[in-house]
Amino acid sequence: MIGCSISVADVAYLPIGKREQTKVQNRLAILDAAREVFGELGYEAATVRDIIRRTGLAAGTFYNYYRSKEEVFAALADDGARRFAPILKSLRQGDDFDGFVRAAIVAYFEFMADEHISWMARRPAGEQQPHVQGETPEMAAVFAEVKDAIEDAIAAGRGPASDSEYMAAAAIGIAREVGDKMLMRRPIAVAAAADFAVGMILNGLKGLPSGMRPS
Amino acid sequence: MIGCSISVADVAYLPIGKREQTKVQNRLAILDAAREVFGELGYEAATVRDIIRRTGLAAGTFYNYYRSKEEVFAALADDGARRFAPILKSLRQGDDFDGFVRAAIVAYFEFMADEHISWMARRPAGEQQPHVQGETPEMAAVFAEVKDAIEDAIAAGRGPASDSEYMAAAAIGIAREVGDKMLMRRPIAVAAAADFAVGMILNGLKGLPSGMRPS
Amino acid sequence: MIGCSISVADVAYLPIGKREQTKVQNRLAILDAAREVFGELGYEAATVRDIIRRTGLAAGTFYNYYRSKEEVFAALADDGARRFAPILKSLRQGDDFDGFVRAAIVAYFEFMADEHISWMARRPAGEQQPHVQGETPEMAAVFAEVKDAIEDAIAAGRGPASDSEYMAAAAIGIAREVGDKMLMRRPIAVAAAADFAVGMILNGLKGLPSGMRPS
Amino acid sequence: MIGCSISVADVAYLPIGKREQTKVQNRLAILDAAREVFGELGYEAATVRDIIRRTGLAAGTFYNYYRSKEEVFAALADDGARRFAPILKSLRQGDDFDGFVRAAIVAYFEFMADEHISWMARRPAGEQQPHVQGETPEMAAVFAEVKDAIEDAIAAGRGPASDSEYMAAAAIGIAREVGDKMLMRRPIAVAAAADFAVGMILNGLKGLPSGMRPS
DNA sequence: GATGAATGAGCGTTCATTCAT
DNA sequence: TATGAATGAACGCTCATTCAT
Repeated sequence: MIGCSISVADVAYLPIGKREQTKVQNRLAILDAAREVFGELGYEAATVRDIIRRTGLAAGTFYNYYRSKEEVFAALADDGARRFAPILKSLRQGDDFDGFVRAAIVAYFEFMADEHISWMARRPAGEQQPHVQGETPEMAAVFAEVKDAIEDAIAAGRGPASDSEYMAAAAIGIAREVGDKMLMRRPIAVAAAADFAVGMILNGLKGLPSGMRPS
Repeated sequence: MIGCSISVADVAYLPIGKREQTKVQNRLAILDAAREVFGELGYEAATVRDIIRRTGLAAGTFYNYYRSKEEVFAALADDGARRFAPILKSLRQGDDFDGFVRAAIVAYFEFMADEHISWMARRPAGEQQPHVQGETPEMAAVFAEVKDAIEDAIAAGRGPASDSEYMAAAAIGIAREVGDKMLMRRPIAVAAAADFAVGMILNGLKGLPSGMRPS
Repeated sequence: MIGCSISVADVAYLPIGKREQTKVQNRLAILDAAREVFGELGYEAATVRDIIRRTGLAAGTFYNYYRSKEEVFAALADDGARRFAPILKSLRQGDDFDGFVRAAIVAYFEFMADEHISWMARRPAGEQQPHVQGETPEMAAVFAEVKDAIEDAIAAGRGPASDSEYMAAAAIGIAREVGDKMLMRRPIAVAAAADFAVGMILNGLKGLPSGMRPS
Repeated sequence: MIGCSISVADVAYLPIGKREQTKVQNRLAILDAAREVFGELGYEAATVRDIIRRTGLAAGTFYNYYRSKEEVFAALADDGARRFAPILKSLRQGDDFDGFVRAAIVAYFEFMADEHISWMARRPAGEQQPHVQGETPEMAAVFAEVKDAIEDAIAAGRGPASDSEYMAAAAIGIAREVGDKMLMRRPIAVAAAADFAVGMILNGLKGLPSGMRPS
C-alpha cells in the first residue's frame, strides 16, 4: 500500500490542546470534502460553496484555512506529491534504466489504484453520483512527479540515446492513458497494466507478448 | 497543408449585400473569439461573456448565432472533424498496419501544426497571453477521430495480438504527448515528430534510432 | 350577433392600391396576433416578440404600426369599444331603469359570448394551449363602457335613490363575476345568465326565483 | 381593529443579538418592499429586482430570505390569511344566512381598511406614487378566503335556493367592487359600506333604503 | 414600407469573499 | 476561531427598440 489518505496523525504529531485538535479536524474535513468535490465535479465546475457545504462548516471558516479553491487544490496536490516523494526518491537513484521505468510505472499505477479505491470506498453505497470524474488532485500531482522523474532520467542519458524530450513525452503519454484505462477495469490489475505499459515503453507494440488480453 | 481554418470564402461564396457580409463576419468573429477563449481558458472555464467580450459585439448578438457555449464549441469541433474527414477516410482502408499508424500520426500532426500556426498567426504581435492552453476545439475533435481510428484498427486485429484497449491507449498517449511537444518547438517539424511517434509506437524506446535529436 | 372581429372591410372601405391593401393586412395580422397573445398569456406576460412571431412579419414591421405593446393593446380595446358604441348609445336614452339594466347586461354578456366563441373557434383543434386566460382587450374595454353607462345612469338618478357610486359598483361587480362564470359553462347561456344578473342587481338574492339552477 | 401588519415584535419576541435583529429587519424590509411593489405594479409586472431596489439591500441578500417572487408573494398572502383565519372561522359556524353575510362582509371590509390605512401610513408623505394599484397580496388572500366562505355557505344551501354558483359570484362581485370604492373615500366608513353591500346582496337595488348617500 | 440583425439595458440567480458578532 | 448573513460582481439569457439595407 503506497499511499494512505491524510489522517490526523500526519498533521498533528505533537501534543496538542483541544483547540488545535479542532483546527486539525477542520482542515482535514475541508481537504476530504475538497477531494470528493474535485473528483466528482472536476476542478472547474467545483465551487468553494460545494466544498464547505459538504463539511458542514460555516462559509467563513473555509477562509481561515485556505484562501481560495486554487489553494486547497494545491494543498491536496502537495499532499499527494509529499506522500509519493519517498518512493520517487528511491527511483531516481538506480542506474538500470529498464528497472527505473518499471519501478516508476508500478509506483504510479499503485498510487492511482489506491487513491481510486479508497476514494470509491468512501462514497456511501446508495449514493452513486452520475458525474464522477475520478481524478483527484493527488493523482494529478503524482502524475506530474512521475513525469519529472522520467524526463530527468531520460535527459540524464540513462535511457537510449535519442530525442530525450520526445522520449519522455511518449513514456508519459503511455503511462497516463494506460493508467486511466486500468482504473476502469474490475478488478483493477496493477501488475498487468504495469507490465503492459513498461513493455510498450521499451519495445513498442511489436515487442508486446502476443498473449496479453484484458483480464 | 491539410486543413485551413474557416475563412469568409468558405461560407460566403455568394456575397449579395452588406447584410450578408456582416453576418458572415460576425459569425467568424464569434468562432475566432471562441477558439481563442477555449484555447486559453479551456472549455469549462470559458464563459459566453468571455467570447462576447473578445468579439466587441453586443451581448445579444451572440445569441443570434449560437444558443450556448456548447453550441459554438460544437460548431468549431464539427468544423475540425469535417475538414479532417477525407484524410481519415483514406486511412481506414489500407491493411498495412505500420502504414496505417504512420498515416494516422502524420495526418494528425499536420492538422495540429496547421491549426496551431494559423491560430498563432491570427493573434496580434504584442499580445501574447500568458495562459494559452493551446488546444482548440478543432484539435480536440480531430484527436478524437484519430483515437477512434486507432482503436478500431487495433480492435479489428490489424495490429499485433495483445490487449487491444491498452494498445490503443498507449498509441493515443504517445500521439497526444509527442504532438503537444512538437507544437512547442521552432520550427515545427512534423515529419521528425511523426517519425519519432511511429517508431515509438511500433518499437518502443529501444527500437528508436540512436541519432534522433531535437532539431 | 353583436360583435364581429375586425375584418378588412371594417378598415378599408375605400378603393385602395396594392400597397394599402398590404398595409391593412399587416395591421390586421398584428391585431389578430395580439388578441390571441393577450388572451393566452395576459397583458403582462405577453411580449412584442410573441406577437410578431405569430404574424410571420419582421420584428421591425411591428413598429411601423404600433409603438409598443401598450399601443396595440389600446387599439384592440378601442376597436371593441367602437363596435360596442352603437348598442350602448341606444341604451343611454330610454328612461325605464329596469329595462336599461337588462339591456346593458344582455348587451355585455352577448358581446362577451361572441368574442369568446369566435376566439376559441379560431384556435386550431389539436392546439389547446394550457394557459389560456380568456379575456381579450376588447372584453375589458367593453366592460369599461358598460361600467360607465351604468354609473352615468345611476348618477343621473334613473335608478333608486341611494348611494349612486356604490350602486354602480355593485351592479358592475355582479356583471363581471357572473359574466365570467357564464363563459365557463357549456353551452354558454346568455339569456339565463342575464336573467340572473338582472334579478340580482334589482332584487338581490332574496328576490331570485327559487327554481334557477345551472343549465 | 382586526389585523395589524407584521412588526418586529411579532417575529422577534426574543431578540438575542444584533445578528438576529438585522435578520428580522431585513426580512421585514423585504416584505414591506414587496408589498409596496406588488401593490403598485401588480404581481405580474413586479420583478425581484424592483423589490431588492426598494430595500436598499444587495441583490444576493434577497435570496437569503426568499427563493423567488412567488415565494415572497406567498409569504405575504399567507400572513394575510393567517391573521384573518380566526375571524373567518367564527363566520363559518352560525346558520343565520343574513347574519353570516353581514359578518363576512364586515370582516372583509375591516381587514381591507386596516391594511389600506397601515399601508398608506407607511409611505413617506411627499412620495405619492402615481401607479398605485392598491391591492396587496394580503388583501388578495383574504378576498380569496371570503370568496370560499361565501361559496361554501351558498353551495350548502344556507341561502335562497337558486343557481348557487352565480349567487356566490354575484355576492363576491359586490363585495369586491364596493370594497374598492370604500377605500377611495375619506373617511373610510366601513360600517356604511358594509350596510350597503349586505343590503345589495340580499335585496338588490330596489331593496336599498332611499336615504343612503356618500358620507 | 418591410426586413431582420445589432444593440445594450435589464432580468433572475449564483458565487467568492468579507466582517460584525 | 467559528459563524453565517451581507455584499456586489458576474453569469447566461431575453427583450424592446433601432436602423442600415
